[in-house]
Amino acid sequence: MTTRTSDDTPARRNTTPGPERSGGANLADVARLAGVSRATASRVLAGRAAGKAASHARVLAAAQELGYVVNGLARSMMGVGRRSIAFVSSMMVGPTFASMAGGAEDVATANGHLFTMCTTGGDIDREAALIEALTEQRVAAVLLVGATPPTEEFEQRAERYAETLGRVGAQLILCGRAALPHLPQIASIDYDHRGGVRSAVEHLAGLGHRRIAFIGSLDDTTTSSQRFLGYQDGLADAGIPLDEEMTVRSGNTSDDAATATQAFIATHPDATAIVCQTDIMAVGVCRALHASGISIPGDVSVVGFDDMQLVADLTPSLTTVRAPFHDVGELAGRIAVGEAYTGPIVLPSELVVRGSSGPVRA
Amino acid sequence: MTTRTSDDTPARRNTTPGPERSGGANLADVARLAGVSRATASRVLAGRAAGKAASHARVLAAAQELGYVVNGLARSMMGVGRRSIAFVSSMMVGPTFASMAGGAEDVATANGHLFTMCTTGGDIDREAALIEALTEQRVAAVLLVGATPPTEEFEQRAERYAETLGRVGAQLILCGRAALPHLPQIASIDYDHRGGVRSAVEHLAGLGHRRIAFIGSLDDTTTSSQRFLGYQDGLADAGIPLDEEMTVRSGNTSDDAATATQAFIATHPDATAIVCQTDIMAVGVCRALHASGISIPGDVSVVGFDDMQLVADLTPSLTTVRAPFHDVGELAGRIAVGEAYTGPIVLPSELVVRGSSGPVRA
DNA sequence: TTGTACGCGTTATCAC
DNA sequence: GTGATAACGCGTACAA
Repeated sequence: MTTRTSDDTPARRNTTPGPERSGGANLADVARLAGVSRATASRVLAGRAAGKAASHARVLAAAQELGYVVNGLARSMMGVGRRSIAFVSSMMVGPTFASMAGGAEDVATANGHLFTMCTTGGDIDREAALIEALTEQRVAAVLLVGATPPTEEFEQRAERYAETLGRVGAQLILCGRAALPHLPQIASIDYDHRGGVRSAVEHLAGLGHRRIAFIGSLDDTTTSSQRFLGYQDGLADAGIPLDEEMTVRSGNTSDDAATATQAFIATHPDATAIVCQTDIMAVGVCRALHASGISIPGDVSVVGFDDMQLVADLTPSLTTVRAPFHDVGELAGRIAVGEAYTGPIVLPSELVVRGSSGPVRA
Repeated sequence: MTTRTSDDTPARRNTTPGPERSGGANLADVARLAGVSRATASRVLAGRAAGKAASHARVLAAAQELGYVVNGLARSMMGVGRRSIAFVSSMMVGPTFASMAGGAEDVATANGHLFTMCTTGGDIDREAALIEALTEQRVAAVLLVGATPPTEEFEQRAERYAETLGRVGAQLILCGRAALPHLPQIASIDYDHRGGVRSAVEHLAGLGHRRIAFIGSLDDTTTSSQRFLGYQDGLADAGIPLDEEMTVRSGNTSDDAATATQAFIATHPDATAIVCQTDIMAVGVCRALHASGISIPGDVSVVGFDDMQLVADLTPSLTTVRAPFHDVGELAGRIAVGEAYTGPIVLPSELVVRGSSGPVRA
């Protein structure tokens, strides 16, 4: 490898300080073996050679024999390499992220870009370090996706990210995250959290429900606040006054939601419907209701959000809001590959009515 | 931005042929502004400078002012850049992949490597192109994860991948995939598919079951064949002869499994337990049984494989096999960052008994 | 059609 | 401590 001296093969050295300086054969080796200059070899290998001189075959054969792999790093330094687009989220779990990533990936690969996904585990320091690293690596665009903690702090953070990326000609794109009011230059492709929950509440009101609860994390993320606003919208549409007693705060896991529900229904037996911030939480809500002998939707209707694959298989199957995750990713991908960004986009959500919601009990 | 000429701002040009040749300020710019040589600037910026000369502050200030971002591509070409590890799977869905990726990522980031995930959508051509691209990008290691179609063809493919990667000093690591018999030099970290299903069958046999069915894709992937072998092992342990009639072939989705189950139970009402190749399929099996008025586990016990988060919330909660996905990823990550590979590793699986399995009906 | 010479941005080496 | 120079691997304007 690194040793150019003799035939000793020092196995693979365990200490990996960095990329090996020179992996195998390079362009000069190929040119030498083919008996041409590097320029000629370069032209042939890049398919930029016009006619078909005899030397072409020799170059190709030499490359084949030497196992030549073009150095993408060097190409990128020249400004002709493959660009890469990074999809950054806190966790890569659930069909939500998978769909968004899929949409973006389709566009990216179709345009010859390298599409990669990275996670931060919700750790802000890791997120910052990751974006710094991606910037150094000269990424073309970063798709920052998902809910993010406190708005004010995030806005500053996003501005730093965008600025850093901008220094190398890269772009920050918010994905499934509302545009930042003070930073319109940062692209945003989002879906309609608010309208989705709103239609869920309207659906329930249409079934005769009046005591409709909302369970959510109620933290400062745009996701949860937008969805909570949708709940308020829906109530307003139906002429139902907002009752603080009908809002339940819970963690994001199904276990948290189950615990919170248990306590809620014990003190509020008059609730006939529960709107959940996420499907995950809805699962916990259903579990708690079952455990308490409350029938769904006979006694209480339940509605979720996200339309995860498995919630259709719950008993009863879950009524939920389906968001156009794939489309969000696709649009974001388009911006990432160079399509002009003309302003924030918000895609509509759609209510999927299944078995967990029904007429209010008599 | 890109314009060095006048004040015209041609928006962002839609045609992105490659990375911008030079984003912003480079090391020479910083050195010039600080009034030192590139060498000095480099040393200061990399924290390799010994004392604290006055020039240090000037270099730092210049870098700050110019918004200097070190070019990781150039660093990599020198052999001192950050290495990256790629996690390649067909689809990034389900806790299976997420856990594996998480384990590997922990190790990778702890060692200062850049960890990225890429998907192929199950398309072999895309997979090949992806690995080619990663090789060109001088990745340090590729973690190839998940079930893969026909064994013979895959073996050749894996060999090509390993060879290509090897040319640039990179490594191919199979993750959640059995070692290839003829290619022991390709690292493999796997979990015990076979033993997991075996313990599931033993569990059922211990509950008195004798007519135990297996539903699986029964294709040529190692995953499905290993799990089917585990089924046979379990039967043998319990002294139950293998009955071809008790093996059901189905697609990988829950819908497929539901359809197959519907047909199966109609013709084989004597089955008292069903072992499923995956949790996803188990979900479909349970749905079909419910639809036919068959109680779980009263009439038929069901066991899955993977221990996905949501299956604990099914009614009844699913008895399943939990595989150490996180540990698999972690071990693979260790190899990727340079730990010596001493041979294939197979981590044990664990049966998680829940509500969907019970004593055989009288 | 082919070869020469240079540039890309960084780091290591070796003098001073 | 610092500076000039070579090296990394590649693309390309320019000359032949």
